[in-house]
Amino acid sequence: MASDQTRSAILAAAERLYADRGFGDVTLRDIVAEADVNLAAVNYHFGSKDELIAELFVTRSIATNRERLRELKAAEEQGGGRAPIEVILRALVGPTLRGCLGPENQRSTAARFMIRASIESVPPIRRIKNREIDHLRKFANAMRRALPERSDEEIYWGLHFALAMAHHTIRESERLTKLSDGRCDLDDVDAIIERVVSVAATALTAGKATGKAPARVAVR
Amino acid sequence: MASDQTRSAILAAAERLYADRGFGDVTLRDIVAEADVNLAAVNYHFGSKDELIAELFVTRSIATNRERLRELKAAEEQGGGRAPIEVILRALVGPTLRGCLGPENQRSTAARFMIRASIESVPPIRRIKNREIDHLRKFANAMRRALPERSDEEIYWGLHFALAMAHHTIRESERLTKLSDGRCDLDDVDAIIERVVSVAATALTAGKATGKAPARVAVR
DNA sequence: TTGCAATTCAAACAGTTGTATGAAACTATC
DNA sequence: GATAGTTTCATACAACTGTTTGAATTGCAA
Repeated sequence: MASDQTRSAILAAAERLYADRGFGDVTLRDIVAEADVNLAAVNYHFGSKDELIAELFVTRSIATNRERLRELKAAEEQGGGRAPIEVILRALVGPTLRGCLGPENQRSTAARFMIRASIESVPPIRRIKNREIDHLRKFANAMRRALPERSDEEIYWGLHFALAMAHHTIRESERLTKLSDGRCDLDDVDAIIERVVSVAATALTAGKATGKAPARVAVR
Repeated sequence: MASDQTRSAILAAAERLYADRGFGDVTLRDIVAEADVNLAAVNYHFGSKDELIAELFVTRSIATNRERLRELKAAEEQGGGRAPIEVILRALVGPTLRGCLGPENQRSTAARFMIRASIESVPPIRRIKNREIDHLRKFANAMRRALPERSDEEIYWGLHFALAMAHHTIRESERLTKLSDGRCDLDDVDAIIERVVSVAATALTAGKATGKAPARVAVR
């Protein structure tokens, strides 16, 4: 068998199993059985189990990040170097949400894998996420250009909250469906994106641009 | 040694180790060494490792939930059965945020343990979190009373986003500090609470109360 | 075909894990 | 102080883990 047939058989099998059963209880032996290759092949081709997981996650998140930047760049070029805040936020949360949500029965293996990665967060994945800061900084810069009167602190909180809503929706989509008894439609991804974008944009633009936290409401 | 001295020595040691090193690489042998008790004591007193973790988490989250409900009840009684939305939201996210954030060097073991539980999410903890829906429903009901003109869908999304911002801030506090280069002050818990409450309240009250998602911004 | 490198394979390795056991030590009751 | 019930203890268990090894096989170039 050609070398990279084995390689990609392992990748495919691993992604499928991790997506279905989580990182916690999938062993190398499960993976090689599913891929129908020899046990030693994983270490031969990837070095270690962690590097296999890392490669899976890197591949997927590079794709998402590239799409994010593509949308951001397109928007800024169209606006002559300055895009509306809503469009920036949409470029930030859109690719992730579109990649992970949507009708459950038609979610790709990649989507289910990324949901798992978002929920379980094993060490090799955490290491990679920690290197995402430079990527996020590009969005912070774009947001600064869109809202020059806002303080950096406000910009970062807005970025942070936008990611919070997107990731929490991915992580807890099942619970939200149950809690709302189906009233919140988790299948309409575009509506969810607009909802997140709208709330984040409001948070970033509402109130005076003092750079300070909103005054505390006096009731208690 | 009296029976519950061993029990609580195990609980204390386990919480400390899990808080410091995460669930992934703390074994029963680490715990019993730290607690200076026999290996078999864990299974004798708790039945299994998972039940030990579950007991730790249940204890802490019961405390948080009790505090949440106390604040909610107090607010509703003071308002004659109807509390302002900001106060409800503050009762929802305040106890959690106060329990997990604050100056790093003075965070309790319990706080650090809850942060871990929020990041790593092992099976026994996930099982318990899934049973929290009834608890959250009480807040949904209070929010409905506070905003009777809002649709249920809007209420649930608002509740969901409030939790999203609170939990994501706990999970990613370190990254936000790094990303913002220290501009976002993660030590001022009260300011964070007000920020989350303010954004969530705005999301719940802004715009027409049509019960539909905000209209999509036309730029792209 | 020969030679060499890349790949596959079965098997074993070395270590760790949570749990179970049965005897010993302890504690409280009568 | 004997008895019954708890709790502790050292130890073993059984299973599983990721990784390594060295020989066998394959693929390809000369």
